[in-house]
Formats: sequence, structure tokens, C-alpha cells
Amino acid sequence: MNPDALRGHMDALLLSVLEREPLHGYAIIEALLERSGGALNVPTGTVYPALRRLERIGYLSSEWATVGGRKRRTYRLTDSGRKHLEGERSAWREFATVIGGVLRAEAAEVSAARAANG
Amino acid sequence: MNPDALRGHMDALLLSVLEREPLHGYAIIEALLERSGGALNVPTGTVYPALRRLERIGYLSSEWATVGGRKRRTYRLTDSGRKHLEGERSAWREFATVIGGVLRAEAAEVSAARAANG
DNA sequence: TATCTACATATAGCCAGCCTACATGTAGAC
DNA sequence: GTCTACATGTAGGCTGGCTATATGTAGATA
Repeated sequence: MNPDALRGHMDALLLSVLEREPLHGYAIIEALLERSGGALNVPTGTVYPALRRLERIGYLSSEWATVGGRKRRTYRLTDSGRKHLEGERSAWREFATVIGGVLRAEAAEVSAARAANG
Repeated sequence: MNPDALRGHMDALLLSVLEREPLHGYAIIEALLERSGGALNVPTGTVYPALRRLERIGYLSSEWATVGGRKRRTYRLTDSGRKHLEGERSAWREFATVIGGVLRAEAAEVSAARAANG
């Protein structure tokens, strides 16, 4: 997965994973890996700063917890974040439709042209 | 359309538009606008540098032409570029499947949970 | 004549954000 | 005592899409 491709979609991914239940950073990374069938192995250097950014904006809130002698910062979706996620989802749908449409349109036209000419 | 979202997908778009026929920069911008139903209005400051980059890599070749007193630099897909486009297309399909899958999975689970609980 | 719009290309420099690389520490297995 | 998994974090790099600007032609319109 080309890192650049994730630009602008990371937020949706993170908020989405937190939609069901609060999770800490490490668990979020594992959840993304699992839910993507192993395709999305996001480095900690991406996730932790992104979570802080999302908290700063107000889409997430966090609190510390100690589980089994380990400290975790657990992130939770705020109302604002939940609302924002809806927007991200529809933005994604439009994005995928537009890009996919342009890419497919060309392929279809080319094969149609080849069929017509050949 | 959030600019950041285009990161890493611009190349595929440009190569795709040039698949059928050679075009000059301005025409490429118009083609993207048209083929996306008006959604993709890419600024010249994005397209021209990107075309030069793609030519430098070897995916495109260009030549100058004068049409109606105006100078145009016409870009054409090279064999290498055509091959690369195939890769871009399958990369896009995987990307869209993965991201879309994660986003949809969450939405589905949440509504399933809501249905189950309420 | 001047001005405006569409056509057409180009570059400098900004900036967001994802990444690599590294630092730090605990728990449990071996 | 060493290794791996768990867990969080930051500094700094890099890339590439963007804004803003410069330059110039052609044709319409006032």
C-alpha cells in the first residue's frame, strides 16, 4: 500500500475503527490490520500523532488507564467526531466513485475502441 | 474534493486520460473535469509539474505543436507508462476495496449492534 | 483602442501529513 | 539475562498537490 494513497483518508479510518468502542493506539493499529485483511499495517509514527491531532480538533477524547501494569491511552469518539465521521464516509463514497469512474471510463473506452477497430 | 485525498492518485488519473489519445495539459484538465462530471477541477499548478515529472520518469513523452497561433505541449503515453497504468489501476482497485471495506465494515457492525440492542 | 475572456504553459515556494528512525519502558516466556 | 510482544511518543524528512504569480496569444466586445 503506497503511503501517499492514505493521505486524507487516515482520519476516516481511525474514526471508523473507534465508532463501535473506545480503543488505545496499539489496539487501533491491530484493528486496522485485522479489518483490512492484513493490508493496512499503519506504523505507530503515523497513528499516535494522528490520534493526538484528532483529539486536538475535538473529534476524539482520551484517558489513561493501566491494564496489567501497562499504561494505555484510550481514545473515544466524541459527538463531534461521530458527526464528522458521517461526512468522511460520504466524502469517501464520492471520492471512490469519481476516481474509480475516471479510471474505469478510460479502460472501457479503450477496449470498446479496440473492439470497434479490430 | 479534498486536495490531500488526491495524493498518490494523480498519476493514475493523468495516465488514464492519456490512454486513448495524446493530449496537451490544458485539454487534460478539461478532460478530467468532464469525465468526472465536474468533480475534478485540477489546478494548472498541479497538472503541469505532474506531467513533467511523469515524463522525467519515462511514463510520458511530449512534443511541441502550434495550433491556431498557440503553442501546445502534447503528451503521449509511452509503453512504460501504459504498463505502469495497469499497475495503478489494480492498485486503485485494491485501495478502494480495503478502505471502503474498513469504512463499511464499521458502519455495518454499528447498525447491526444497534438493531440487536434496540 | 482598450479591455476582457478563454486558451495555454510554467515555476517558486508553502504546507500538511505520512513516514523512518529512534527513545523509553513493562510483562512474560524461555 | 535475553527476547518478544505490548505500549506510547517525538524529531525530522520528504513528497507532491496547492496558491499565487508571470507570461503570452486569439478573438470578442465595448
